[in-house]
Amino acid sequence: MATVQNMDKIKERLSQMMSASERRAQLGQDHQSLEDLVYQRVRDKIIYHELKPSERIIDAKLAEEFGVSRSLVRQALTILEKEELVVSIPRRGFYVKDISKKDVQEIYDIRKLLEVFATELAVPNLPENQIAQVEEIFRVAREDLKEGVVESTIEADMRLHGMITEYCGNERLKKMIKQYNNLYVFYRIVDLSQINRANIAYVEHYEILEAVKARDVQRAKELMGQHIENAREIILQNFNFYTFGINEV
Amino acid sequence: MATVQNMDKIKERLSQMMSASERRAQLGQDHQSLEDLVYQRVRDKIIYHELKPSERIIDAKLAEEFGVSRSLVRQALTILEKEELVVSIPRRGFYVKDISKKDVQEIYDIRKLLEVFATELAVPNLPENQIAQVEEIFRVAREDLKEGVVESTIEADMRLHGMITEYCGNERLKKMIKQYNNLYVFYRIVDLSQINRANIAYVEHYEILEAVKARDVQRAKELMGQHIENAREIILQNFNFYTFGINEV
DNA sequence: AAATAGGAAATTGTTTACATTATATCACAC
DNA sequence: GTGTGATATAATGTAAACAATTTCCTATTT
Repeated sequence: MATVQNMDKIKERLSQMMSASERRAQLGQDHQSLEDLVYQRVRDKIIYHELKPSERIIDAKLAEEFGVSRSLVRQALTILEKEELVVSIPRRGFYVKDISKKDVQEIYDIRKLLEVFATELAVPNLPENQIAQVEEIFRVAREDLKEGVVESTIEADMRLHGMITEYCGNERLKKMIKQYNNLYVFYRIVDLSQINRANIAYVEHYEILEAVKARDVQRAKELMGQHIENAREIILQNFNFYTFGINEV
Repeated sequence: MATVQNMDKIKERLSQMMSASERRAQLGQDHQSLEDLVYQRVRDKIIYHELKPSERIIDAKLAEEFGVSRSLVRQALTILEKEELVVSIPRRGFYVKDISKKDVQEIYDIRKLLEVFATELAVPNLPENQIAQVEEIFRVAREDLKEGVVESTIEADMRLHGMITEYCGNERLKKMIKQYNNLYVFYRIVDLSQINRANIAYVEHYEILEAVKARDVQRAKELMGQHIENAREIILQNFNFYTFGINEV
């Protein structure tokens, strides 16, 4: 069978490119093309700051590291440029995008706009069982938080936002929000790893969940908007501390 | 000089690719890279329906037509896929995206969201002289419209939206709105060429301009939102008539 | 006549090569 | 030492080549 042969080749590539565990995780889903894989790896290098803001990206280096040709890396970089994680200066190469306060402002303004709208669209349509599932995760998170464990709060966060995005019913909006998530990760220098923020974020999210459960669209929107503004403020407040003096504004 | 040499090569390419008048227009601005030019040409072929919705796009064909290599065409297609004008089915090629009523809904919902927000941001910051300029264009348009000439109404439309976009102050929002403009063109099967619609659109735009001039943010937002909803309705009403039976929903 | 198999042609995904441009190195003058 | 220019090296932009897969056409079978 053609597909089997194909799968073997992809596996072979994969083993060059990633660790065994990552590989198994990836192979679970229906076949990722090589382009997608390369895109993801380059993107992750950027959003997790393995490639640092304003650092030059040399396609040939990444190509060698991944064991693929430059074309694939360049294609990934082209997409990442569209996603605002990379800038390309003609004849001088690609660079990881800089971090500035103005960017945080812009991104979070848009995030607020998009996610509040998604909330409006999603709240009337969320299935009860989905809400119940997320509630359960919040229950676990509350217990964990008492003992200073923040991981499940992070999960609760992601699941709540994810559920709203998933059920907003507008495919383009969905894609945009998901794309912006990469930017949040990139900019989230400060995050829930601080237990204080985790506690506050837990409460904020829980309130949103309650409004969602009550199908109170207006309240859910307000809370979501407020929550995103708060998140932005935290990042901005700690910006100078966490940034590496690369870029001010 | 290095740049001069470079320029000559680009010119040479350009003459292969486009008519003399187009070429001069393009060269006015600071040098467009070949990638950009190819991207623009492929994009225009799609949004002006020279390549029809759901038609297959064969990269080699376009490459030959433009006198460039497949790499450049594929790069352009990759970007256009991100912009939702093209879909790529692995191993089976690129296709011009289909047109459906649901897409019109989605796109115009997002357009409304983005442009209303841009209005909110821009109205307090628009320079008086910019407003005056656009007013002047509206004056001309009104006269022309009396004689059944719609071109300047179209220009007035574009200038008003363009001014608001330009002064919204959020660079990312700006890019998003501009990108969506391509989609509007692609979907604008019905447009201002009908004199009735032109008259209505003129009034709608003029009201927005008045609110902008009065710096009445709230009213400007409402009018803008309403105007975009109206535009969507016109398209949807005429959808079945103008569509080629490719795709329903 | 319809269905199916098989092979040729077309097309895609990816790599490799090449020309041009930018960057770094080093020698030499001041 | 510092600055300047020439040369070598590295990196980019683009094209061309190649392998694998799909599509299309024809011939054969039922």
